[in-house]
Amino acid sequence: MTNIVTSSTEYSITDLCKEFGVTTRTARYYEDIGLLSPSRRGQTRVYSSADRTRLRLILRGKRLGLSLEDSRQIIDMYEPGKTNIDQLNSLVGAIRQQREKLNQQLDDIGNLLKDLNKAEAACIDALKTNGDS
Amino acid sequence: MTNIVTSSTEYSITDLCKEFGVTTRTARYYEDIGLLSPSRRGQTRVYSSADRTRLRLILRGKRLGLSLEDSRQIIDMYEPGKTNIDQLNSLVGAIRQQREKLNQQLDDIGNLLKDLNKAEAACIDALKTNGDS
DNA sequence: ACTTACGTTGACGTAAACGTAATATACGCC
DNA sequence: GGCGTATATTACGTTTACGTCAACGTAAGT
Repeated sequence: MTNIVTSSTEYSITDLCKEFGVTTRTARYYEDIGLLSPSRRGQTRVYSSADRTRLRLILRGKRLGLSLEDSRQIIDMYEPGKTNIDQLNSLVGAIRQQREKLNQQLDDIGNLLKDLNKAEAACIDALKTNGDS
Repeated sequence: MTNIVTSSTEYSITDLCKEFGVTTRTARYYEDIGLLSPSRRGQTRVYSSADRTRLRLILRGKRLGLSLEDSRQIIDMYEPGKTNIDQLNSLVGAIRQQREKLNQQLDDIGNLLKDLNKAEAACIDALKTNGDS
């Protein structure tokens, strides 16, 4: 359970994982590949609210079908940090690419929703027709 | 090259794959798992416009991050075929689930786009500031 | 007949993203 | 002070979605 002593902006691995519906293995794996880097109290991982945000962004990326590497890049976009001008320029390019992909997704989703509407209507129609037999 | 004799609604495997930017291995794999089932002229695969549509739908699903199994189910929704009432009802349920997922994706995309806009603005700002040095 | 291009079927390999033990350590509690 | 629960590390296993040969057939052009 959530520790009483520690600040409320700290999370144990199980609490954090439960909140987002992932296993601890997942959180540790993300740490292995450098997507998360919680601090430690002794051996034990301590997640900050920043870590929590990163995990939230990663999972949002997953819902959109992004790979973990894609998510890493996008998250890195939020923290330009020690970037020189070249890096910033390529970053702007990457951002625009991502935006194009997302617009494609918007289009795809629109079409898929249309298809689903049609399919549902056909189903309901079939149900009505067969319901009289 | 496209055969002159055969109807224009038939495609060779390479033509079809080139059109969608996938390898022939991919098309054969989709056939292995039953996602495509082109007819044959002798040994050679002959793809109809229906096959082409299925491939298009599969790839659209991929862009949305769906697994091939997800796509299979969605495509099956379009052809209720020999469905009994129970199947139709569960189908309507599945359709509504998919719709919820898509709405979640729409939300995610909106937020991600917002984030990207912010990130881009920050970049451009940094570029301006550093440009004067 | 020779080459070139496209097609076929295996069959093994691979990268990503975890799952699943096995084992060990530490903490809180009755 | 034993017991349960959480946490850690290590390491092999698994699934998905193909990649990548290898070995061969076939049809067209020269």
